[in-house]
Amino acid sequence: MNKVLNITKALADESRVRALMLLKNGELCVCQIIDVLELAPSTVSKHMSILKQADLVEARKSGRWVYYRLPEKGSVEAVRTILEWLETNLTDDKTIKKDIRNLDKTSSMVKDELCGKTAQS
Amino acid sequence: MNKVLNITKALADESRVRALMLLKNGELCVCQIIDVLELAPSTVSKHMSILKQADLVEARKSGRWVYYRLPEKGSVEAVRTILEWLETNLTDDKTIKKDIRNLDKTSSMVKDELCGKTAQS
DNA sequence: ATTATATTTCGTCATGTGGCGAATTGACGA
DNA sequence: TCGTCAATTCGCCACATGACGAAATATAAT
Repeated sequence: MNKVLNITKALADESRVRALMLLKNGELCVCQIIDVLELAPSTVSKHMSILKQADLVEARKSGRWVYYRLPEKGSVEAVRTILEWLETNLTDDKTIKKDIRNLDKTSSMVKDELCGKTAQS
Repeated sequence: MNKVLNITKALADESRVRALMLLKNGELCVCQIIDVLELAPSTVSKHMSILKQADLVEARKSGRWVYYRLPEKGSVEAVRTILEWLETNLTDDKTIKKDIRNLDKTSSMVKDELCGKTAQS
């Protein structure tokens, strides 16, 4: 039950759902998520930690940065199922589409201006 | 987005999840749900109304009683999917199993003692 | 008509949760 | 070593939410 409730509670917040959908096309560092959601770093960090507790994201630390990604194939089935459900029901969502656009925008910026120099790959 | 959040928020509460799972084997009147969850009638009523808002249950009024049930086939796909997900991940849950047992117990009681006389079917 | 019962609505209270800024931690770079 | 930067933790505040009892509503029974 706690497993299920961890997941549903994690998904019961718009910012966290937006963050999850941002990761659809690959990992992002926290600063990129902050940039799109337009929330304080501390707030986003808390959100990501809640998603991680629920196994809805995995984290990877590289130097000063922390990258979050959706769980790989082979992860918990319950999680994969619900992530697919989310994607199915949100791909056409206005907010989500805008977020993706904003993400593309910042990604195409010279990387130097995001998260300092020598950002990710 | 609101559609999705209505659902995830509705599922982000243990009492509501328990109520949903109680309905797995058919409709129940509110007093039966009250009996199993051991919460105040007003509290359960509120919970059921939240589930209804999210289209996770349907309601039928018959005389003094209101019966809630899971949505029929042909209902919103998003809802069916997530209900299946819930069932898959909760059938073995201790609390849920106990709830079902308690439900069977009260159901096998002489109906007269539950919700007054001439209860459902 | 009056009473009783099932459910909902309303008001209230305690707790939970999301938001922020300040301070802390950890890892570069000068 | 010192300063800088990404990220997290902490403390605080505003607001949302779940719980209850009392009152209202609706329907059946007496």
